[in-house]
Amino acid sequence: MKERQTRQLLAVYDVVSVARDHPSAEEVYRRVRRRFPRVSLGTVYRNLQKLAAQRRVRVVQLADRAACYDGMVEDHNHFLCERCGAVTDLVRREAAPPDCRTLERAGYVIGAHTLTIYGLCPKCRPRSVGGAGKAAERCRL
Amino acid sequence: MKERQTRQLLAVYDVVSVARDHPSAEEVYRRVRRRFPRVSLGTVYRNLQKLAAQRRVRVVQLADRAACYDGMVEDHNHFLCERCGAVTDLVRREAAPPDCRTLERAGYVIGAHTLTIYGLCPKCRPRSVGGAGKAAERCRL
DNA sequence: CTTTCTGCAAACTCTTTGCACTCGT
DNA sequence: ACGAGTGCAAAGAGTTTGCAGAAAG
Repeated sequence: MKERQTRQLLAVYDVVSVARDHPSAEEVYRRVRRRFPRVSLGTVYRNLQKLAAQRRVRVVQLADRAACYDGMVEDHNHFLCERCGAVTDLVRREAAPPDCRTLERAGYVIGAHTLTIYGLCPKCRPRSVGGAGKAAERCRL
Repeated sequence: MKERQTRQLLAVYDVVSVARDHPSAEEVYRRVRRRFPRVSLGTVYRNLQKLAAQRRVRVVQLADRAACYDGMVEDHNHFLCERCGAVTDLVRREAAPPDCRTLERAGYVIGAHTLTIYGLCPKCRPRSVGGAGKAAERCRL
């Protein structure tokens, strides 16, 4: 039950937290292997999952591509370049809504965007006190 | 080169545009098969892709799960219940920033949220006039 | 020493694709 | 009749998992 500090876990964490380029699991594997040539991809996946569960790394799942990992654990958004595939961290300023103007001024061309909120729906919330009864399939936000 | 209106394409579109529950490709397949028992999963995938390219359906890619399809093509956000997995469309009111209060009032428990913007980074934009030169790896937004 | 973790390889899920045939146009 | 689209089945990418042995505490 107790978590062990294996070299592999430390190496995986190190690679992700140092990386600024949102590496995929495969890429993390490649980098970890530079230090531990005998590490296995399965171990890298297991450790990435463990770190994500502890919120020590962040999983970034973008349209159809493989998941990539981000050492930036603070709350922030992402910009995905549809040509080169680069992922840019968009650090949020306070609670201000994202301002596309700022991005455009920095040279980005803005296309679509997706916001997903995770949580519990009214049906699933712990004690449904005050819950609005029927869960709406669509909701004005 | 010309697009054909096959029964399968029409059926796939029909299933997705009528559905309010964000079905996965597998689920769309199941439903299309009720009308065309000989349809293949490959065809469903091909037609979903075609429809998505034409913006007649929307692909919703949520953390690790299989992609699901949304007949709602207007710009909107999503709420994913982490317990039951239900996806709720969050219809946006004008350009107003998403207001979590409204959701909470409706009985939702808000957890994390992810905003991803798609587009072109400064390096990849067509004619890099006025581009800020080096692309930032992180950006204040 | 005990228990968790690892390496390996096989399995699994989701999605794409090659091919011969079908069916819209 | 032409060629885009189909069904089928196999391949592919990404990720997970069972197991025997390694190593952290």
